[in-house]
Amino acid sequence: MKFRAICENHLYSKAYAKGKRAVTSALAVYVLPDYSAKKLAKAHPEGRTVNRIGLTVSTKLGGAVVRSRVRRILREGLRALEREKPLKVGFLIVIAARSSAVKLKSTDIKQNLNIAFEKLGMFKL
RNA sequence: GGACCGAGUGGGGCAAUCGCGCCGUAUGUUGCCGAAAGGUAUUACGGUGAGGAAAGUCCGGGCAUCAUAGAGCAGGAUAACGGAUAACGUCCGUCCGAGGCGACUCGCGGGAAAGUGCAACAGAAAUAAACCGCCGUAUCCGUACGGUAAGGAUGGAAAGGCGAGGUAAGAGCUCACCCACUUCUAUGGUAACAUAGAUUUGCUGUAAACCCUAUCCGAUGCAACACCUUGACCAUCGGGUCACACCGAUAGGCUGCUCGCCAAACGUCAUGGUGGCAGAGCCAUAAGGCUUGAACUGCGCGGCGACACGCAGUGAAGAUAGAUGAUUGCCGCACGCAAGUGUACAGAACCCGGCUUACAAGCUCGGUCAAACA
RNA sequence: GGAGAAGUACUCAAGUGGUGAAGAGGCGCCCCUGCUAAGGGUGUAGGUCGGGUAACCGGCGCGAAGGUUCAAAUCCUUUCUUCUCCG
Repeated sequence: MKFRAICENHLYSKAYAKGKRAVTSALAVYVLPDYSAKKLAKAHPEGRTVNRIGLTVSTKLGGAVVRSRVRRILREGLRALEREKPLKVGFLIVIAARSSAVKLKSTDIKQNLNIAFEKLGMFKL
């Protein structure tokens, strides 16, 4: 499973301002329907619609080593969850790490994500 | 064995399952583009994938661009001597000074006898001297004038030290010895400098104050760079023309400044790189630059050494919101009776050479001191 | 990634070598008022350590550490934090 990343800063601010929100002890997840998903699907080689994902880890959490570890854990947890329960497609998903995420394992992150996406109703039926 | 000095090494390991970037090979009929050739998504296999500091950005280079980068001025940097190097503020060796019994360590270590400035407070006086004291002369016995740096007090710093001569009292004023210093000579050394001798002088400190001397430096940095986008405006004087055009000078711009260069553009004003209605519009926000380089490893050889030379071998990240990981088990190390807890500092972003700062445990080599204790 | 700027009481800050580090707001106390606000007066302490019954005295203190100087908030070096800018 490959992720398509959100590159533009304004999309992040849109997601914070307008998106649905779900917060757990380690995470905050923001979800917003992706209006340009159809365009991206044309650009995609297989014509699929995909979620665009952005990970946010602020400097408050630690140095570069700590932050990149948190980012990897987030990605790993999301990947594991996606394999079990596929998500709905065509959304912007921004995941922001909170300070307690530094000490956690990827399995804990997976549980956190599970709770958050359950709240938001993002799983396919 | 102890105490200490110096130089280096080191940066946890193994297995299973899942996963990521790049490169190569195959696949690519059934996905996509194409008339085709072919290209590509995908999938499989193989290879490879953070550091000693990747950090701070404090120096030095390579590389790239610039309205020519050339000259001069300004400005900046460095500062014992000799060498190493692409270069350096780095490194090596030596000298001098300071510290240590010693191994050894530390030093922004040129010039204050070119010039200028500053030295608060205190003190009579701060680069120049008379407050007290001492001595002489005058005296209305209060003091006034003159001489004097031996003594006093202040200060970070007070006019070389001690003795003798000398004098009204004193003073390098004179002499001997000592100290510092200038210049010269001899010897040793490439040189800084050292030693010895002669000679002048007796000089406050500060150059991380200005400055002087010597040497070096064009500016900007990979967001460099390859024409950023679009629209509008553009003055004055002289020559020239029917009027434009055109030419010259200025305003304005480029550079820290001048010479120099541009002048309907290299000038001026707005505009876009995301406040919302509306994630609209545009597509050079793509793709490159991007890793084979003063490279690393081993051996030989020259040199006290930094380092140089020769031979052989190796291919060792190149991403672009940013890969290099996750989970589990076992072992190692530290603390703890045990359960257990901890396992440093820290993440490439154009690339090298240094410096500085951060850093858990462990290991190796060379040397010094004392010979007390076992 | 690169280029710069700034750190001084609780806050805003002045001070570019010389006593004892200006000033304003804030804060405390007093006056005014039946009470409060506003207003007026007066003080605060620069923190910390040591000594002293106390008044007060001494040391180190201008983000941190080291150096130059007789003397450093100021000059030099290293370092930490915060902020700004970039085709």
